[in-house]
This record gives sequence, structure tokens and C-alpha cells, in this order.
Amino acid sequence: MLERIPAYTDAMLDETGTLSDRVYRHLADRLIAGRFAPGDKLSLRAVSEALGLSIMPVREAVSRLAAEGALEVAPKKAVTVPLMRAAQFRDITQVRIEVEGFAAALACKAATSDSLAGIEAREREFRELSEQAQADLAQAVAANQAFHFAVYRAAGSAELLAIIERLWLRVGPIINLDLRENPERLRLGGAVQAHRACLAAIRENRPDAAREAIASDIGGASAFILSRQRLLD
Amino acid sequence: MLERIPAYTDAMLDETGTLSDRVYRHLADRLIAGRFAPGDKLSLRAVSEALGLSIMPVREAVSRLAAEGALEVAPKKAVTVPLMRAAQFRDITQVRIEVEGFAAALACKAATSDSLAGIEAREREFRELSEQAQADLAQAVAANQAFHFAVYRAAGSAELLAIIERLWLRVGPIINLDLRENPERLRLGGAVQAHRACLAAIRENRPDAAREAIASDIGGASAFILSRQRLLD
DNA sequence: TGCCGCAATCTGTGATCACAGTTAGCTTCC
DNA sequence: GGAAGCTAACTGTGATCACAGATTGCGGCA
Repeated sequence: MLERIPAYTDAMLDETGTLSDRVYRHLADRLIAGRFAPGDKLSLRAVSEALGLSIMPVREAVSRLAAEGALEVAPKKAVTVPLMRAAQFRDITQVRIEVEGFAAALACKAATSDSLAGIEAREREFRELSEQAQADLAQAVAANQAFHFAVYRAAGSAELLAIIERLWLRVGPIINLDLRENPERLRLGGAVQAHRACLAAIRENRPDAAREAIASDIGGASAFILSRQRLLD
Repeated sequence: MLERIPAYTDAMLDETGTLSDRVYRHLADRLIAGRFAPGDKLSLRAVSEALGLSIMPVREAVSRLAAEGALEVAPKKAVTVPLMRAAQFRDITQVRIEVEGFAAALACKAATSDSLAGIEAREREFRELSEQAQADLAQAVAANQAFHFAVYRAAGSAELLAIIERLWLRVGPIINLDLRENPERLRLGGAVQAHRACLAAIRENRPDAAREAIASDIGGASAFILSRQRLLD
């Protein structure tokens, strides 16, 4: 049974590409934004009905997401959002620190004035959101994502960006689950500080500092999530 | 029209998992091993007929490979093995150096006596093959791949391994095309030397040296390929 | 009242058909 | 002899149907 039907009831905004592509982007966006929780079950038929299509495009989209590890599909069983073990989360965190840190370092050299302005704007938005007394968590998650991807896009490497998107597809559900249950963490300001340091490093063209700032951002959030013991093992 | 039908005529060895999974592994293995050249066209129907199945499992497999960038599928046009521009190849090379270098560094700390023995065996096999007067190129490519993945597997990170496999899926066709047309490069021994240095670094637990060795191996091969100007742009 | 087992309903998988857009080869005309 | 245009065969896309295994909840038994 589809446990989160409401997530599907809104229409797909995107209207370009094949139906499969649209369903893929629809589901991928929701995964990255943390609209699904680990363990959630989907059904091809339920999704296709909610979207007003046959199950074919949904099958292809789910198949792609499964290939990327963003969904799990066991033969004859319901498609699920993967649960993650603590060891796996530590593994993915170490990879994120290396890869996203590298992207931040690249961004120092490759950033244009345009992309720098974009990074600055995203930094400000996230900072202002987390300074609010009653912060909108969903908005904060989106703003955090926007800042990180502004940096990674500034690195100018399509390959790197694709790898990072795949990583976020996997951690999206966990990060969001954490933030939803621990809103106070936003107010501690670890992320704000790391973002500020990253921005400064890019401005001043100090690749090692940028790498370090992203590493501390990712490491801090991961340590917090692991300390909460909500993961398996 | 299927241009390389012979590639499909042999049966699929693997008999576990769904048909889609088997077709996926079948095609992925062939891509990594360089059995396809950039620009090759496939047809869902031709592949499915050669494999004795309906087109459904092939569709899903191709769809997954397309999601990983290993195949390109434009609506209503034949599926193709992607052509790569020089800029794109440079980009992917820089990412490979960072990611595969990181894996080699990790392997220093994580290698067990078993995995080290495996790496040594693969190093020897590749060295002996490239010392032969009339080396079998296909075998040399396979041996090179075996050495690299022995190292990466020793790093003990499933996440990293998945990312690297995806990268090889993309560069497989290009690397092999290069080696097929320039057999003399094998005899120059750049790869053999890099492999030896990498093995020594892992033995002596020197992560930076291991990273450096892999970087020089990848960088050397890429520089050679780029100098040959067989890529677009 | 609690547990076991069966049956209805769910799941993804695979095959087949219809369709529209693309490609390529052949014919025809210059 | 060569080029332009048309047609026939090919392409992936999407829908629908059949099937076998998994799940779940209801009913009966202890």
C-alpha cells in the first residue's frame, strides 16, 4: 500500500521530455528534497494512477532510480526508499566529504562573478532563514540544498555534479528525516558558519579552506545524525 | 541497424536475478570491457532477439544504463554508445584522478593480507602480459581493469566502488578504442610502472604515493588519448 | 481471548500490440 | 550519371494483458 499518497496528488510541473523522463525528475526531486522517508513503500500502480499515466513510464523511472541506489526494488515486492545502516552512512559521508570537498576546491578556481553572486545570494538566504525564531524547516532544507549546489555548479564539472546529485539522492531522505525531528539543530548555527567560511574561501581563492569548510559542514551534520541513533545497526 | 551483432550472439552466462538485471550486467560488462565503440548503435529489438527475450527486459536495462550516462537514448532514435568530446573527456579524467586516487589512498589503510595478495597477483599478470612480444590486447585491457578494481575493492567502500564503476562504464569504450588502435603504447610501460608504484605504496602504507601512482596512470593514458585527436572538438 | 492458516488482493515482471517519428534506400526525374 | 523526393522499414514510447510470488487481513479453531 502506498503510505504517502498525498505526496503524489499534485501535478507534475515539468512538461518537457518523455513521460519517463518527467516521472524520473518528479521522483528524484522529491527524494532529494526529503519528501520520502527511509522505508516508505511505493507502488508502481498507485504512482501511475496518481499521475494519470499507465505504469510503463513509472516503471522506467523507478528502474533508473533503482540503478542509482535511490530506490530499492526486490522482485515481486514493493518498491521501497532504502533504509540505511550506520556503517553505510559513514561510508557515504566519507565519500561526500572527498567528492563535494573537491568540488568546492574546484569552485575557487572556476567561479565567475555570476556564479559567485549566486553563491552569495544562497548563503544569505540560508543564513536569514536560520536566524528566524520559527524557521520553516522545509524551506531551510531547500535553502541549504540551493547553497551547496550553487557551489558545486560553480566548479564547472558536469561529471562531478552528476555524481554529487546521485549522492544527494541517497542521503536526501535521511538528512530530511533528521532535520524534521530535530529542528533545534538549525539554530546551533554549525551549517551557517560552514557556509560563511566556504563563501569566504571561494571569494579569496583558497581551495583548501573551501574544501575544509564543506568537509566540516558535511561532517558536522553526519555526526549529529549518527549520534541520534535513528539508523539501523 | 545493429552494427555489431556478433557481440550479442554468445549467450548470457549469468543466471541469477531478473531478466532485466541479467541484461543490464551483460551490457555493462561489455561496455566496461570496451566491446562497444563510441557511436555504435543498438536496437532494443535486435538485442532482445539475439538474447532470445522480449524487448521489455532490454528496455529496462538500457534505461538504467542511459541514466548512468553509459548509453544515450534520444526519443524515437536508435540507442547509441555516446561519443565524447575532448572537453568532456578532460572533465571525466580530472574526476577519475580525484576519485580513484582517493580509493587508492584508502586502500593503503584498509587493505587486508588477502586483498593485498590479490592486488599483487593482478599486478604480476598485467606486467607479464605487457612484456610479451605479441600481447593480446583484449587480455591486457582485462588485466588492467582487474588490477585497478582489485585496488579499489581493497579500499572497502561500496559507495566509492559504485561511483568508479559508473566512471569506467563511460570511459570503457574510449580507452579500448585507443588501445586497439595503438597497441605499441602498452610496450612503453607507463602503466606497468604506475601499477608497480601503486602496489609498493599500498604495501608500505603510503596513501599519498598510492594516490599519486593512480593519478599518473590515469593522467598518462588520458594524455595519450587526447594527443591522438580521435575525440570530437 | 489469542494464534494459526487460508484466501483475496496486492506486488513487480514479462510479453504483445499500436503508434508516431526517424532513417535509409530506391525510384524517378533532370 | 547524379541528386531530390517518396515510401517502406525501422526506431523508441506507451498501454494493456497475463502471471507468479508476496502480503495482509479475515475467519475459524484451540
